Amino acid sequence: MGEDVDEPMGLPTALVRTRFLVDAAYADAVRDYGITSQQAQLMCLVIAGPRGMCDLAGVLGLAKSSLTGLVDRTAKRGLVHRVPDPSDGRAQLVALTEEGADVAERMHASTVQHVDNLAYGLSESERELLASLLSRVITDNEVPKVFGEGDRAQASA
Amino acid sequence: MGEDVDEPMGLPTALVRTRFLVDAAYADAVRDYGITSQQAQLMCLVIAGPRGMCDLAGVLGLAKSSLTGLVDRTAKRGLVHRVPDPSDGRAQLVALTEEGADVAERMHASTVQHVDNLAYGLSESERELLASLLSRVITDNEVPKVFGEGDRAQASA
DNA sequence: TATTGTTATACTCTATAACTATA
DNA sequence: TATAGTTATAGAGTATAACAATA
Repeated sequence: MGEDVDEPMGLPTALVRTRFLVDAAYADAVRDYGITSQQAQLMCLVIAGPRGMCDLAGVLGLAKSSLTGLVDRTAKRGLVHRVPDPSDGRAQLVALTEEGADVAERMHASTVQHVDNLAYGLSESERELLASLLSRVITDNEVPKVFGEGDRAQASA
Repeated sequence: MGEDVDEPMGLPTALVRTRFLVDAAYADAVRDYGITSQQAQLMCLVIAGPRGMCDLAGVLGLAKSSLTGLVDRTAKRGLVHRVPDPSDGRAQLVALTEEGADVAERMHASTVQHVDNLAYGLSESERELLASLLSRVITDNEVPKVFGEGDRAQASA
């Protein structure tokens, strides 16, 4: 029963609760642009350049048909479009539209700010420490670059 | 363009990618039990005892009707059930069934293990450090106890 | 024959609006 | 009147299976 005494939190619990927190901040940041977090994540993955459907489905861990729908809905909003792959007649590449590139950039900035705010209670050195520990975990687990920094969005085709 | 040189990752990027990672591990752990992560999260929130619909909707950030559906589906799987609130004739409390308590316990253990594995590359002291930094962030942002430790699941009626 | 992608279908998750029943 | 919850409806996300077109 109510052992509500806030005993020290184990790492798994801390990670799961952090997920809950970041999830909410991410959804908040992105909702301002009228898109869902799934659509935002899709856009993040094509910021650096067009990518094929199979590739994207693999990275996102989705069934092919799920990605078809996601791309359809994002395309209906004018943010991405399909480009035939010149090197394979069967394949389609997903690329940002000009509007999509613009939205992606602003949305990215907004997300960084929202998520950054979560760590308001940490000192600068603690933030760096936290970032470096998480980076290790991310690298160890080969997380795809579902969210980046530095890249500039580029409209294509 | 391709600045693929893995420059040091900022905290926001690290947090967003960690979310992606934990999300997948959580969904994996939970899928073995034939339930969705939303249903698992609901169950986590009533492990410590029955709670009202409004309360749960607030904590989860869902509309009331969304929670109605979520509880319906979880109840259809036999994992939770509704109990009238003795202190308010309008209110319903959501409680784990006996089977739900059993599943919650095993699922929790499995999730801890899956998520814990993500940090396989960190030493014991690094894990503690990471846990304590994340705990600070969680406490600062008043994350509800969407996932816990220590509590024992208790079926109720 | 294997791969890329779409379509058809079904289920889950979510929200808004309208409603019922208690307080 | 305000609150707790449900129902109706609609859209987004996802998966499986069957299919088309190209490799």
